[in-house]
Amino acid sequence: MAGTKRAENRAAMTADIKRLGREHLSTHGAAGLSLRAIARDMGVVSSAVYRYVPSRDDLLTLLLVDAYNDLADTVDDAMSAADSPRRRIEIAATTTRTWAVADPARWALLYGSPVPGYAAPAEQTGGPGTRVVAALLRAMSDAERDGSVRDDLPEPTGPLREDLTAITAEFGLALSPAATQAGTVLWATIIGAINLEVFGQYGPDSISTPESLFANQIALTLSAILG
Amino acid sequence: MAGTKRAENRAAMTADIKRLGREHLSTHGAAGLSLRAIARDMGVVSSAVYRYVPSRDDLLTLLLVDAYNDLADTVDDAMSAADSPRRRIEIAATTTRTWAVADPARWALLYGSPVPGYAAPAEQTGGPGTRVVAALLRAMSDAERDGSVRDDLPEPTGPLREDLTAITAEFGLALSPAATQAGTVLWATIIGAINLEVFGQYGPDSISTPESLFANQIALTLSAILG
DNA sequence: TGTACATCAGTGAACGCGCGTTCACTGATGTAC
DNA sequence: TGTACATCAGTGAACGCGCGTTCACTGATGTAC
Repeated sequence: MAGTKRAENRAAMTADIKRLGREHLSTHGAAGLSLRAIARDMGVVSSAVYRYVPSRDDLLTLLLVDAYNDLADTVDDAMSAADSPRRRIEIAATTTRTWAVADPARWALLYGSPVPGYAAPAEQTGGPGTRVVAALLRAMSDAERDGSVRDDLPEPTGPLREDLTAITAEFGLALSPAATQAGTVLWATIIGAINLEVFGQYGPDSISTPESLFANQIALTLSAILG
Repeated sequence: MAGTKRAENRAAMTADIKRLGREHLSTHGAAGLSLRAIARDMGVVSSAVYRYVPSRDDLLTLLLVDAYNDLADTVDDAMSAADSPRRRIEIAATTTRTWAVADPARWALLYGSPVPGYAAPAEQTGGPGTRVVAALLRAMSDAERDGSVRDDLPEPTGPLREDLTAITAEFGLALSPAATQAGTVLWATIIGAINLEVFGQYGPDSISTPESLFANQIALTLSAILG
């Protein structure tokens, strides 16, 4: 079955479509992802692409899942080299930033404004989309186990406490609601700091060493969470 | 000059264009802002809009500046009612969130992914675009003056320290580099937490009381900054 | 190994849609005398 | 107050572009006997 010319060709074409899709994403953004443009770049008539991809939105979903997994793989890899929970959290943060800076449009696809008229199908997007935050919460769980989480964290109450408990349960983690909440602060700071940088909110030439600002920002937030 | 039928009509038309532009922004996003669609909604032929707006991108810029000012006005108003710097910071945060939740697409225009193919002209966008963060840094400056900023903040060093000093100078504020840096953390957390919420990253029905999560997130971050 | 048939890849034309922007024109509104 | 001229608003047609998607078709590749 595999190994035939057809199978080889099919694999090569599919790979080309994904590669060009990624490139178009980087240069024109998600809203500008166009099957016709991809066909043009492949030197093939536009309808030919439909042999490999059912529709434009399916390709977008494919690239979205791809990006989520690529980021998560990169982060997981980098984290595995660290020993302490604190170090793993720091590495998760900086690795995420590096990945985002390397390809802002791809980052925007994951954590920027939603693409108008496109709703990511939760069945395909759900798992990969939560891998990084799951890794972060796992590190928080480790930190809590070895006693390095501060004991004066603000306590969530009422329905929020239940929601946070449900989230940790969904991830299969042992983690107090307060620490889970602290994890979301960490996550929000990471996302916010990266977005400000890669979406150009700092203005041109304002911050010359953004990686050191980012490191300090994470350090400051961690000082409120780890003891 | 003013008061003539023409002037009245002109003002009404311009206002209609802006209003419909805002609506289209909310429903179709910035990339979907279309002069033809606006003309259609006004019951007028598409070319007629060009009597009032030079081009699509100019309208986008107009709406952008409008949104920045609207947000800043709202935040300034709310802040003025508070006495302590801490309280003013909290109010700046929650007011910003409320504004964003009320109109996610407009928020996305300000702090989401950049619109592909559109670069905001800095001359028009610069001032209004920094009003909220300026208000935040002003509150930090007040906090530092009255001694409520912690003295164990991480110190920025090297070129980063100079960059931060330049920023406070640009805003005409008296603020230490460490406190300025802390201000950026606050800002990043606010942006990140809001983006996670309004861009749908929490998933559906995951957080039932997002406003209390947000308040706790800000409280946690503030605990690292104010003593 | 050769042939007959089935499958698949890619073509080219078409449908129907949307967009920004320009331009010559008609008719209404304003202004100067 | 009335008239002659200038200004402006809105029309309708057009240019040139891009998009997603469908469909009948040709020619190449694979498979079963």
